[in-house]
Parts: sequence; structure tokens; C-alpha cells
Amino acid sequence: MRLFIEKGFDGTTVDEVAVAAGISRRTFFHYFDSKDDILLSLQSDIGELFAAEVRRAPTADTPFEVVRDAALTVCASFPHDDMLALDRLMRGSASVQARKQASYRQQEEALFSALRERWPEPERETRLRVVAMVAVGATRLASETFSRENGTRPFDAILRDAFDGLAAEFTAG
Amino acid sequence: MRLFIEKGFDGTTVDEVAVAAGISRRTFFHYFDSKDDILLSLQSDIGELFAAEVRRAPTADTPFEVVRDAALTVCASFPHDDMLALDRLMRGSASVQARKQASYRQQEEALFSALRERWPEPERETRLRVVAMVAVGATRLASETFSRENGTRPFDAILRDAFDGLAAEFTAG
DNA sequence: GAAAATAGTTGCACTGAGTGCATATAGTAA
DNA sequence: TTACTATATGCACTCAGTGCAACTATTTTC
Repeated sequence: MRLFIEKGFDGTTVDEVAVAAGISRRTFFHYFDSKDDILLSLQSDIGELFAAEVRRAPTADTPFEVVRDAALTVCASFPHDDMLALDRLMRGSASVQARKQASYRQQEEALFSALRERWPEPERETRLRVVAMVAVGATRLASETFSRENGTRPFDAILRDAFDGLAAEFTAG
Repeated sequence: MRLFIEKGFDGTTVDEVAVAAGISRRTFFHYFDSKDDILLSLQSDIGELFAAEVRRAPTADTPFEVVRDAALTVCASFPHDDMLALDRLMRGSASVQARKQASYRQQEEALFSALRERWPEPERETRLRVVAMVAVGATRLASETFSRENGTRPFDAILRDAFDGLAAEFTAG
């Protein structure tokens, strides 16, 4: 991370990272599948946390309520200062940025699976996919807003706003 | 494309592509920034089409109606057989897949800008972002469903269902 | 405590993507 | 025909990522 901040992500070679970490280049690739994974690994398991929270939720709630509360719970447990720094680094590489977007897709899939366990009726499938998409989307919108505002407003508040805005948009129109 | 279908995306080198196209390797990189771009370039301008359609829409409609109708119009103009083949190829490469997801993000941004021109009031910003996100999301969900069903149901119908499902989910809950 | 099995580490050589630079080969204007 | 410009190409290089074999540390077993 120090090297990336100093010289940029693209300006840092894997060799330099390996040397700085006191391991050989080959050993680096034993622990990380790619250079991108250094950054990506730091946020890869959010999808699982999210899904786990959904499985733990009270049975009386609607799918939308379940995912909203799960999102708020999961995101409360993140160190927000690190989020900003990581986000800035990720913006430095197109391929990292791309794979980050792809990871949202995976989160959505994990979330959908979890929802599906609770509401297995076939006719609900489309709507559950929609809910999963919207939940991940709201989380992403919130984290983008958080970065855009440079962390001046607490993440929880932004996330709550995103979900509220979402609900408002569709109950009104 | 023929090479990719025969030998897979990863199994085909840029040299082979260049030879098959009757140009030099160096010239290939003059027209494409990367190997991935061969596939990516075939769907890169959807965002612009989408945004253009939004700018052309009747002023009386709500944001949601505008993006739904724009999506339906734009997607009606695509050769659906090619969509399936392209989609299958894209699944063959992780980096292409990732960049495809990233391109959805760009479409969302383009769409938001277009919406913003029509509804410039600051207090609407969040809701317009939500609408843009949901519109691109619905389009993506539809295209995933289309691929999953292997093209047995017309894309227009699936897309309409996605938007309807979306509306239903939020007016009901 | 020595030998043997196992897990983690490293070096080496190779493939393939992508780039900078200098040059060549059109194609076009003068 | 000449001068100019855009495109095409060759060459050499950097760097990410991989397969393989050897090497070292750590346990296990007798």
C-alpha cells in the first residue's frame, strides 16, 4: 500500500512489492493470483457478510426491509477512513476498477441466493433478483457518494438516504 | 471472432488475430487498445444511444417512464442472435467480463447526465441517480435472463418484464 | 534424535500483452 | 516529380503471469 501511494499502482511493479514485503516474486504469486488482487482482496468478502446477515434476519420482514437492514448492519462494521484511501487507489487502475464493478455482480448473486433460501417460490424469482440488484446498487451508490463527498458525511446516513430515496422514487411514481 | 470461437479467447494470441486479419501485430494495437477491446468495442456505444434516446423523450413523462421507454427503443435495434454469441465469448475471459460490468457503470453515468439535463433541480439528484442505476440494472438483468434462457423468449418481452417487476416490487412493498 | 514426509519458498525460463521509437510505405497536395 | 502527411510495420523492451524443478524449513514418525 505504501508503494502504491508513493508511486501509483501502475508505477509499482510486482517485483518491488515482493522485495518490500521480504518475499520472492514467485512467492507473491503463490498468495495473490494477480497484482490487482492486492487491492481487490481487501473488499472481496463483503458479499458473503451481506448474505450471512440476510440469512440471520427476522422472518416477518419483506425482502426489501431485509436487504436494507442487512446492508446497514454490514457497512457499520467497516473502517471508513480506510475505505476512502482504498477507493482512491482503486481509481488508479482501470483493470482494478473493472474488477471492482464485477465484484458487485458477485455480491448481487450471493445476495440473491440468500434471499432465495427464504422465499423459494418460483414466481418470486424475478422480484428477488430485482431486490438483490437494488440493494447492491444502493450500497454502491452510497459508497460513491461517500467518496465524492470525501467522507464529510457518515456512511450510514448516506446509505440510509440511498435506500429511502429508492423507496420514495417508486412509491411516488 | 472465428478464432475466438474455434480456440477460445485466452487460447488465441493477438499475433494470430493480426495474421488472420492480414495486418501486423503493431497495427492491431493501433486500432485496439487491448485484446479485450475486440469484444468490448462491440457493445461500447450502448450508453450513448441510451442517453440520446432519453434526451429525445417527451417532456411530460416521469424519469422512470423516460428511461424505461428509452431502454425498450434502444434494445429493439439490436441483432439478438449476435448478442447471444457475443455474450458466450465474453464469459470466456474474466477481464472482459469485468470490463463489461464496468461499462454498465459508464452507461449509468451517461444516463444520469442525460436525465440531469432535463431535471436540473439539485434536490432531484439522488433520485435521478437511483433511476439511472435501476434502468441500467433492469437492462442488465434482462440481458442475463435472455442469455440464461438461451434466447427462447424475445428480449423485448424480458426487458418489459424486468421494468414491470421493478415497479411492482416498489409500489407493493 | 535421526529419518522421512510434508508444506512453504525460490529461481529459472518461458509466453504473451502492451508500448516507445524509428522507419517504411502508401496516399495526397503542390 | 516533389513535398507532405497519415498509416503500417519492425524491433526491442518492460512487465504480468505460469509451469517446473529444486531447495529449505517444519512436522511427523519410528
